Amino acid sequence: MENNISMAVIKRLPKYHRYLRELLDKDVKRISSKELSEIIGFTASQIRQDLNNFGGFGQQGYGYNVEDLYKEIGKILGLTRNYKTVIIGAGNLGQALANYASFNRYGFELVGIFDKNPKIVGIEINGIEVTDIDHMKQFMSDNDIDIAYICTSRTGAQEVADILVEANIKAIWNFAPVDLKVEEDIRVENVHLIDDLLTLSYFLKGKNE
Amino acid sequence: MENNISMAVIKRLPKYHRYLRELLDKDVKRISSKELSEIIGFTASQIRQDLNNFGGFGQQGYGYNVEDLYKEIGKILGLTRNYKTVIIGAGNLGQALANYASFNRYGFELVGIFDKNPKIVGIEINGIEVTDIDHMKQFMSDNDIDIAYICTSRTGAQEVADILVEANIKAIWNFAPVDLKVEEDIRVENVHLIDDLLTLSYFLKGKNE
DNA sequence: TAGATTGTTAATCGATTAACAATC
DNA sequence: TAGATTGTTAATCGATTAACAATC
Repeated sequence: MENNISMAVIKRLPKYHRYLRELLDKDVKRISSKELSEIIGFTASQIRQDLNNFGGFGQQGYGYNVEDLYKEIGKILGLTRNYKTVIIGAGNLGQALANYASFNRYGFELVGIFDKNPKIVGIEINGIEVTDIDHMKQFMSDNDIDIAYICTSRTGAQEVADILVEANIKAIWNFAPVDLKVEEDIRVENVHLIDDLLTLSYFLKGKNE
Repeated sequence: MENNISMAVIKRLPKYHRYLRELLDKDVKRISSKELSEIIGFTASQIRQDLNNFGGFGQQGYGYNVEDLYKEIGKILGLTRNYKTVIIGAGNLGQALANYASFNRYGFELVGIFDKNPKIVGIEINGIEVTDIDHMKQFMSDNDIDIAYICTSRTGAQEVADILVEANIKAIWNFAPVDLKVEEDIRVENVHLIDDLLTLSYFLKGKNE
């Protein structure tokens, strides 16, 4: 079970999790794939297919128990434990991410922030002191870090990634507008903000300039 | 031409644009789909299919002229004109986006920032004064705004979206962890940061807890 | 039991890859 | 001209949707 799940399915899981959380908050006890379909926007068929990749969580004639399903999807997503994270690059975006409290709520615990700018090194963000990037590798070796958020400039990102790989990072969340070259077993999620804007302008370009 | 292009293709266009820019900066004059394939990671066949949705930009026996292709893709993406943007919610993330200089370089011009917090209203971010959100609707009517970046909390996002829709916004870039309900002809791009983290934890969950 | 809804197989749809004739 | 590489059609692959028997 849970081998060779397609990326399309995996990318839908957080959305299921979010909508089930909302149902739970509204005290909804049970939901059918048809009802869920209407609020989440996937077809009922797709919902049943998706869930059955991981097990038979429903019951014929009844549907799904909201609380059980919420917990199951939480487990599938790995929300049963904490993940240690660091931020590299404490510019505007790095600082914003450092202050995001909700990541903590999901078990993503920020334990380090690094920057190379002497004006930023030493300041405290959300209770964590910004450390000089020269100490990053040592820090990564001393602590078992799961995820690194790369918030550096485009030009610095690959160099940072190389150091992280050497220090056995498990996953990278990359906000720099560049595709990082890393070993295959390291998961990388990219947030290419400018790409999103270009997608919007693609659709807007015709409209009354 | 350029009707019914699939979303899969559109989402690859910014990446073509980025890699062609890099080639241009390296003074590469021509490139074949095979060579481009090796650096960008799509198959040569896919590259030719993608480009041919918009026209025959290549030449048999030669390949593609890098500068021409870069310009063509820029046109397709709508980078031939400026877009007026506003930010709603001047918290950490809103402020970070306001300071992103590179958006400007692509023609996305920030002209307004709104917030409801009296402690934030009045301060200046990147040369723009934060305005009370009560004045947003009027501002939107007075100015022809293309894109609104929603950086509010989850709970405030839909209300903001409703006002934007009334004020004839054309596109929304939504950073709140919620799916907005808006008219069909308004383009929405979502950046659900927590979803990305959950995707990473999905893959990490097995690894040495 | 009858009705509802799942789990799962089969059919369809769409996207990617392969192949090759056209042509620079 | 010969070689290279596109543009485009056909084949394959994968994901979504439909259908329905199983079963609560």
